[in-house]
Amino acid sequence: MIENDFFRALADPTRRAIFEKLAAGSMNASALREGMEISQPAMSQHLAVLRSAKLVREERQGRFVNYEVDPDGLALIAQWLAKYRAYWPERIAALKVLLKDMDQ
Amino acid sequence: MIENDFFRALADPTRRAIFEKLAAGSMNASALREGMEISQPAMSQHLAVLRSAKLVREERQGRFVNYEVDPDGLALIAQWLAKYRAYWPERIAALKVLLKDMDQ
DNA sequence: GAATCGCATAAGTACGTGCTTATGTGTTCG
DNA sequence: CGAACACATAAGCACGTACTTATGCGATTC
Repeated sequence: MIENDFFRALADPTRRAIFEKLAAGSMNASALREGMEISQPAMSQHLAVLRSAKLVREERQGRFVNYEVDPDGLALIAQWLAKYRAYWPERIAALKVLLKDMDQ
Repeated sequence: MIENDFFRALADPTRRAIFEKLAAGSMNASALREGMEISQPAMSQHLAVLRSAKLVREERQGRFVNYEVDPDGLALIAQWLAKYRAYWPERIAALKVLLKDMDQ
């Protein structure tokens, strides 16, 4: 039941904010905290949850740990969503355009 | 913050099971309970959560209430996912195929 | 219209989760 | 090597959440 991981991970607004910040550019845990009013342990715990959900991956760089979006998690969500394509409304223009891009 | 609703709704495995069952065919609350070992109030509460997340919609039919998948919620998830298309891996073959279908 | 059925809501409870403070681990630098 | 730094982990606590039992409410049936 891997779906449990990413849905649970994204159910928390703070974690979504962290993920969104990483999507704008990879950075280390300290940089992530800037402007977020979150303690260091809390950030570390959130990153651990996002990591186990494969939404984020880490890379040690000296004494810093750089974090970046892990495509694996997004792929899993996409696959989950794909199961219900029969119910996708016509107006999901965003996905249509995206897929066209990917086919090129 | 509407994203909160559907991510939180899908974070529970029981609710995902209910949603999945409805995706296979719309039915009323009693029919949903069959083979699920879940009390009637619990089912009702789960359906209320799915409803407020726009993942499911109801339709009164006599003294039954028929439930079906609401495309609105799926569209919201798709829109959320689309924001991170820059990170979609090449191997999301499933979505590629799906979008081709939709473009026809 | 009274009983029954399908479902929703109320209230209480056990457990999960996100936070805190405190401490540990690995890395760099003087 | 020892101090400082970046981060992870531990333990405890307040709160949210998913369940339970009990009851309410609309619709059907006799």
